[in-house]
Amino acid sequence: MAKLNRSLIADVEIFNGLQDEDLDTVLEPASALRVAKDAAVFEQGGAAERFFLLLDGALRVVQTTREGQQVIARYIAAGSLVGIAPAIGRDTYPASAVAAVDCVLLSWPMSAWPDLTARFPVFAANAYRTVGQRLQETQDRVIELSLAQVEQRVANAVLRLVRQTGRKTEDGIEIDFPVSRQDIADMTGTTLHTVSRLLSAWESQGMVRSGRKRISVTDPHRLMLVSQGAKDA
Amino acid sequence: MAKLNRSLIADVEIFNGLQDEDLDTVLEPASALRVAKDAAVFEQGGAAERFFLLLDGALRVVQTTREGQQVIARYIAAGSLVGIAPAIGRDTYPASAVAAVDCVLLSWPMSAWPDLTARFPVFAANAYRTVGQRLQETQDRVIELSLAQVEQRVANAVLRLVRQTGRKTEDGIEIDFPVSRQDIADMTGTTLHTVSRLLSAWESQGMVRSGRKRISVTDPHRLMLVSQGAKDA
DNA sequence: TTCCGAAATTGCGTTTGCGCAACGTTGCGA
DNA sequence: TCGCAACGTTGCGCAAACGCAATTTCGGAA
Repeated sequence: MAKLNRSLIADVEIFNGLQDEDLDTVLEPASALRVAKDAAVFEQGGAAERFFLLLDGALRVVQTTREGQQVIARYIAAGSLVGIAPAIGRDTYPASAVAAVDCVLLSWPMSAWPDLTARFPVFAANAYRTVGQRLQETQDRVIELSLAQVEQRVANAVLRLVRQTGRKTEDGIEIDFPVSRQDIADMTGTTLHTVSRLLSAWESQGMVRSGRKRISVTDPHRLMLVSQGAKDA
Repeated sequence: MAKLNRSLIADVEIFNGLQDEDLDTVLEPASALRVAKDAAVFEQGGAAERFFLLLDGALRVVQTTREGQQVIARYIAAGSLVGIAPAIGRDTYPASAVAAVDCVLLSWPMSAWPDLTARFPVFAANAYRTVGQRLQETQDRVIELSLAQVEQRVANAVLRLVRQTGRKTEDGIEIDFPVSRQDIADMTGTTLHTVSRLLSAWESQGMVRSGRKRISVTDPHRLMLVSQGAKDA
């Protein structure tokens, strides 16, 4: 678990400030795992027995209601901690995490948490900052859902995905994993129909190009205007 | 700062598990303050120089956008920590906190945070659990905003307030601080008009009684059905 | 006690976005 | 290569909720 991973995680932000020997200590109780596309890393309501660091790939964090309706809480990009229930005093996972593409993760048993946070304040601070950022983002989403129209919300969601995982292609900047209309709808509290209509409209105006589970933004600036409520662009 | 407050905070949940002498240590750097109704405890964007414990009263936590639209993030009831930016690695307050009624608080300088959390793991754990709960609640609100209709959301908001601060009166259970239609609208992402219409309708059905900045619930069970999307009740 | 302003009510027209349904498309596995 | 299932598109009607405006009610300050 030691040398092999040190390079893998050398530039993972959460380990900034740790010495090499400390890194080894942190990694000692960890194990690596691969998760295939569409497989779950953990399930909502399940006992929180491990926490994770996403090394490569992207995760979709999904919450499902009793009635089976679902909402995408967020996407997790490589380099982030996931499933850190103990940081917030929980012993079950509040959501499910599903691999959006094939993923590589590190995982630790929860039992390692008290020790890690106690011995590495930098690690603890990083973890709590992550929680804080998620609270902030979630709060921002509440504001958006409360005040913005569907068109602005969808534009924003697309822009966020592009910012997080955008990859340059000949069509513009493409979201680097498969995203369906339904996925975007689940992120913005609307229906796949409305998302489809919006994407079609934007495509005809030359702001995006999209296909089956694929979205590229060709004119980010104009889409940004839309996300800010410009009547036209 | 010692004996006087010990009784005040004897049953504050966040201090559970602390010995008396530890309590004194915790309280040593603290100071008490009173905040009059409608005055701010701290302001969004301001430097986070102190954190607070609400001993008595109720706070409204408000976020305001650049365009001046506002959303009520949450109400804080007595016994909760507020303004704990450092717990999540921030140095400015992400929102403003306004006294909904006259309030009594304890406040600590931020500089006390590292010491307190290091010396009193129970305190730290409580603080992080608070953050976790808020993340959870905020997440739940995203789900609600994404999936539920306005009527259900408003019913839910009223029920939440009643649950948090309900006080028995002859009219049923009353929310224990002034809440305007606009406040409810800011909590649910709708307009004061719609809230007014809903409250009127519910009142004519005998589920609530309400007046100027005052709401009582007379039939919580039926209102609960509404909040769960029952067509009628 | 009176008066003023904030809060609340309510009617009406309009818009947004949903729901349904029918139809087209694409890519993968047999 | 074919067939099918998942994904996407689009037209149409409708309901929910907004926005505006006119009016009323209430409570506190002068």
